[in-house]
Amino acid sequence: MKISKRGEYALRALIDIGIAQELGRELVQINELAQQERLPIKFLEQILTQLKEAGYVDSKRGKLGGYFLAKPMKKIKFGAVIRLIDGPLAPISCVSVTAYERCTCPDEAHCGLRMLMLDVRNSIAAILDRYTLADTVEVTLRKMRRDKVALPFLGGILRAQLPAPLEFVKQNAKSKRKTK
Amino acid sequence: MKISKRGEYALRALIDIGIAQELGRELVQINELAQQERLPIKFLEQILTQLKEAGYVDSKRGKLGGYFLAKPMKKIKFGAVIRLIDGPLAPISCVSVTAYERCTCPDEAHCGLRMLMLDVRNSIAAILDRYTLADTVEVTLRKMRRDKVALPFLGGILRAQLPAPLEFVKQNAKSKRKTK
DNA sequence: CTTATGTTGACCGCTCCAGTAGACAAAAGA
DNA sequence: TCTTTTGTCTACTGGAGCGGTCAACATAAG
Repeated sequence: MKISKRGEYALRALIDIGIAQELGRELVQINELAQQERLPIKFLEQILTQLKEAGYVDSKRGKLGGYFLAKPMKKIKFGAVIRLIDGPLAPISCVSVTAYERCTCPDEAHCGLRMLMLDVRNSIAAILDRYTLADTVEVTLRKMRRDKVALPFLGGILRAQLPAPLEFVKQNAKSKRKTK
Repeated sequence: MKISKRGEYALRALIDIGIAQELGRELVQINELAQQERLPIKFLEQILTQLKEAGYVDSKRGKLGGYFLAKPMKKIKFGAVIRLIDGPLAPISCVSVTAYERCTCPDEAHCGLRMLMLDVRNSIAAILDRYTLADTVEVTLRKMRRDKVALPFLGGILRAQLPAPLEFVKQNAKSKRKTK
């Protein structure tokens, strides 16, 4: 019942961009995203491209470039994003609403497995199709403030103009190699 | 959020064996299972072996052999079977109860994704860890009887002693080839 | 023109899924 | 005892997809 790393990273990136935006930052660079969540930068890039094609984010190129949300946070539902990246939410495709496919069982109407999995798919969808990026960003920020944790993406636009000490990221990529 | 074919077939097989047992049949042959659900027989065999190792089914060899449940249907929970075959129910492993693993995010306590996925995992587990094979078999049989559908695995032991017209199965295996 | 960013596309190693094949062991019946 | 019918065990495999990496290029700011 897992979602793929690809899907997971997509959601992390969206949430981070959302938080940054909520904190007054209009652009987030891929370096920052990768650093914040400790993700492989090039892989994340592919994912952001996919999110861009689907209209969730947009980007600005060149120096001082970066990514930003292409639609209001209230309109970004997690279910839709996961469907985009990972396919249907349903555990088996004969209970998928958005991508139904017949299965091999002789009689769907009296298939015990189908009844069960339909329940599962509905309760997954009930959550993922209800909550939006706006909800999650709001809750997250509230919790962070309540616990007085340092907020990420501080400093607004100013920080983007700093010399950017990004050695971390490059090191990160290499340090993951194992002694084979 | 899919479960694997392996997991799906395991559940189908268990439900079928359960139905057969409820109808007074104490043994079900793998041929019948494969035929009923139209599954590749040799693949199903591997899965049944795995279910046997885990103590869900047991088997009798030789002529008039077959598979049967090794524990009461009330004690077979779908969640446990899926965990056995497919691993944790949780969409991401940092919200798994049975197989927790730390993720890369800097602060789990304030991770928006984690909060969301914890909800998802709990509502999946609420269903799959609650319902047992007994529940599903009962509901399925009631529906079949209500709609006056022909019951599978009829005839008790008698049928197992018939000459067994199993050409279907062999043909089935070949007919799935596609014109490449 | 330099430098920092995003863009594109090719590539890749590996694992796992889904399934196949074949020889073998046990049990029942002739 | 021999045959037939079942399950058991082991090995293998094609293909897909996951989780990345790399190099070359386009764009924009200073």
